[in-house]
Amino acid sequence: MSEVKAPPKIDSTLSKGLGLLEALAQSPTGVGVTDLAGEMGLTKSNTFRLLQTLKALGYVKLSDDKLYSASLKAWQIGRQCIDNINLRDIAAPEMNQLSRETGETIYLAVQENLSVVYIDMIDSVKPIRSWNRIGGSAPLHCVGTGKALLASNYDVLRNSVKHQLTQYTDKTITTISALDNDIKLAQANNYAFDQGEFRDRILSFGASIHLPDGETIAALGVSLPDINMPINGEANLGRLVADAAASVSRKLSSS
Amino acid sequence: MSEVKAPPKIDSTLSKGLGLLEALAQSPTGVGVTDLAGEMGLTKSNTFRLLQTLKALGYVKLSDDKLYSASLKAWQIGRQCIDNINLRDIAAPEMNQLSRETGETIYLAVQENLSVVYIDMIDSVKPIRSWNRIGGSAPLHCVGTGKALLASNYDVLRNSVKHQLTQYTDKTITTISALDNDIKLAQANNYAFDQGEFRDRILSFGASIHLPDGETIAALGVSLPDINMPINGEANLGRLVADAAASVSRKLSSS
DNA sequence: AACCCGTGTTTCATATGCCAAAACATCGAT
DNA sequence: ATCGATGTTTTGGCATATGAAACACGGGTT
Repeated sequence: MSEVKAPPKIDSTLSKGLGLLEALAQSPTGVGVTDLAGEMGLTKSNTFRLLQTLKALGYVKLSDDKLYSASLKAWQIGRQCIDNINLRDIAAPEMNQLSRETGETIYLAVQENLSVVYIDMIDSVKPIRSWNRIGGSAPLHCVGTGKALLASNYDVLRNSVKHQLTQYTDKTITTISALDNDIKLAQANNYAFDQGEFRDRILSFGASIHLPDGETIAALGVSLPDINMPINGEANLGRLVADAAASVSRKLSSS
Repeated sequence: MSEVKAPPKIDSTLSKGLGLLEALAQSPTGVGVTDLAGEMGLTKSNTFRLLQTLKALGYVKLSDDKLYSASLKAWQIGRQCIDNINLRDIAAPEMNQLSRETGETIYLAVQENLSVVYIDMIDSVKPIRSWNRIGGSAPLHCVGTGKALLASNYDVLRNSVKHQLTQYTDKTITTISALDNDIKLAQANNYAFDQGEFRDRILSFGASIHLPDGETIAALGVSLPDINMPINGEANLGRLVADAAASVSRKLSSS
């Protein structure tokens, strides 16, 4: 025996059943018992029984023409998983790293209607206090995290924000054409930049966090007073935020 | 033997395993073996073994502190089901327009057995939060989207819902004759109206989306607290929803 | 430190409940 | 009609999932 560790015993029924479910999920049209059995390398009767079970449990439905296909139940369950993943825990290491690298205020934000809501933050280690708090919010179109979220889904969101470009400072972007350019830049850079467009002399960066399929669910951000901004620091800070966000996204893929 | 039909045999292993997965998906924090076993009414060892296989298959992960939680694999599988219908993308513009026009919560729902499942939504911009989430569900007979789906195929569905008219509020329709009238009205109007029949003081409208051949595949809906309802606003809101749904249907014809 | 609960994990004999093969039923196409 | 290919049902045998109980471990408590 060369095995250092015993291979974990696996319940074959459960394994096969889930395998079927995966296969069915990939077949939009539905598939018959025989095909499925062949594809999975199982017996017809075995496959049939498993399908009966899945049907009884509501995971699979049987169309009139005897084709089995996945129901929405699998999707509903999966959906609950992402509602429940604690993004804050997952993103915490990256946020801490960003804090160490920059010493500035770090934000974790999600979209809520046409605003960002801060669901976590790490205060700046520097003497300047920030006024945003966890649970606070800011408009999408004039902070780094918000613009990162916009950039990730601009096709859909553009129309919604179009008439909501409220002005907060003299730097605030208030025309849709200017926003178009800014978002295009953000998309190219993989990070968004706000040069005091929401609070005077407060700059911020943002980059989006997304699920394996590309759906964006949150954004990481760094915020700092302009006097703390190193010369030519934009690209540098932007890259740090983008890398951190990418790292979180990667972690989501492999959980 | 009084049984008319043999009850379908179901594989207990698969059933238990999926049950565990559902339970885990609902637990944001993760849960230990003993708790889970108790909650499910299973033995500790049985639960443990099932968790081992779920872990080996990648559906479940074990945190450092011995808590089991669902991974994103369930979500990825479920997502594929929805991929096949990119209804959400197609309906997104109409949903956004409805959101802008009404400011209330917008739903995109499909039928699953005798329920609606919300496959997409846009939150109300007003301060009232809704409790429904994407992936959530509601009974067909007492929400706007559900009644719209009923109305589109009432001949077939009437018998199914006939004995399932569960009461949720004092407004809930619980007799088939009352439902008949309500559905008839919905068919005439091209939209359905729910006046707090599922949640107290929550009104909703619904209109169905159908393929070129007439088959109904989904419904659009608007939901709002009664205090937000303008006087004589019913016809107006109803028409907005009906128009939006018709617009989506038209788009489906030309793709 | 010694002790105890309360965990998660492992073991093991047993019979449960899954399995494959083969028979049966139900279609359509030839 | 016949055939062939499909979905469904049955059945005996045996693998395998099962529950009870033992084991390991750790964090509190005294």
